[in-house]
Amino acid sequence: MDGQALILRNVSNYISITGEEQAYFLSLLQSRNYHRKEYLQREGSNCNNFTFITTGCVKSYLLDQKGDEHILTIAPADWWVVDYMSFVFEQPGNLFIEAIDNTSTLILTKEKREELFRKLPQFERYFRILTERAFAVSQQRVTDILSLTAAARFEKFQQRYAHIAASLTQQQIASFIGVTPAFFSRMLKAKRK
Amino acid sequence: MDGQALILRNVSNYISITGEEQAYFLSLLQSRNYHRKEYLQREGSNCNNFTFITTGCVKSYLLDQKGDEHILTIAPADWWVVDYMSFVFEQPGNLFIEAIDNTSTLILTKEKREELFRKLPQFERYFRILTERAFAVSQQRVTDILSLTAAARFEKFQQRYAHIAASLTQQQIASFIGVTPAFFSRMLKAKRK
DNA sequence: GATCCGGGTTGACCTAGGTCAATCCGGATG
DNA sequence: CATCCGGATTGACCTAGGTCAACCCGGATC
Repeated sequence: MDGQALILRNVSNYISITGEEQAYFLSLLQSRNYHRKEYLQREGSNCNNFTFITTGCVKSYLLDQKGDEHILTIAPADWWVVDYMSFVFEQPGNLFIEAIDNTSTLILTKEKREELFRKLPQFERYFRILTERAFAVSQQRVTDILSLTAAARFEKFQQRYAHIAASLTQQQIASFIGVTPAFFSRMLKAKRK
Repeated sequence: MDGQALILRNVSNYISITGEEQAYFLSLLQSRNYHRKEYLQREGSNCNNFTFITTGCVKSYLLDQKGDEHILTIAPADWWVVDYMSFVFEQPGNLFIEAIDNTSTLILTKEKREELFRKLPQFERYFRILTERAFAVSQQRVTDILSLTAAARFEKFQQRYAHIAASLTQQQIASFIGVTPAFFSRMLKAKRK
């Protein structure tokens, strides 16, 4: 399935639009490819687009004072990535977004998105539903971090991200669940036993 | 300002609707009052409504295995509360929502909200924007928990929630930033010095 | 086949923050 | 005025997870 077909299928999970509308929607998107380790976005710059992953995989993360990486999201194919904080409040972001595989994307800029909302208000619905789901998951993540041990968080991670877990390094998983690679390694060892 | 005026003003921050539409919107809401410590929602039940706080204040939290409370959100007047995870995925929630002051609310059930979307699709936009903002803040909270010390999180909390901080107990603030009351007390002491 | 490099592992040690129980304090309640 | 109750504080001790540096290993690269 090509990128355009993928994104149209994604949209059709939530709203139904005619062939003409589909064509119009696609015309607003801009495709772009990145190779492994290339940045889609850097800390300090304003994020002014929604990026849909058609193939590959991307991570968003921030670097703390010590230079340690903390992964916020992992976006595989059929997923959107954005630095919401930067996008929504139109301020410089503190996230990096980086390809962890060679990846191809479709980009919807803020302006094009507004245009889309004007021409096809159903897309308000599409993004509303999308965001409500993402928000729910994010809330869950907050409560998980607040109330679970690292081991329990890892359990959940394995269940929820079974499909992509295999393609991630231990360092990345460790960062996502919020522990150091060293500790994560020990955790695994303890579990194996 | 009464509750209806408050919610209409809130809506008008994001979309503009006619007087007639306002009346219709209001007709879908159901008002209800709670006294301090009363539950709006309990763990295990399905959350099937959005609740707008018109006066007072509410917290949502979960209890972990040990029975310790972890506050997820604090919603003052002019704010919505929902257990998104339960609402969006239509599953039993694991949050309690409890009034921390006497509070009055306007309730929009899931069905009424769907009806609202059918009759006045602009409300898709209203909820989209609302959720995008809330999501951005939630993402920020995740990165804060992952990358900052308790003291730094408290700093941020003070800035962001200056207006309500005064009306919260230390226990509540401690739980919100993710530390125990005992540790929080020591933290304050260290700062005062 | 040597070198390099990016993981992953491991040991020895450290620290932020938790635990538990006692005590204190102020303001309702009776 | 005495009692109670829900915070807040404090001391003594504990532990999950961090730190730092050394080492290992497999698979590119030359």
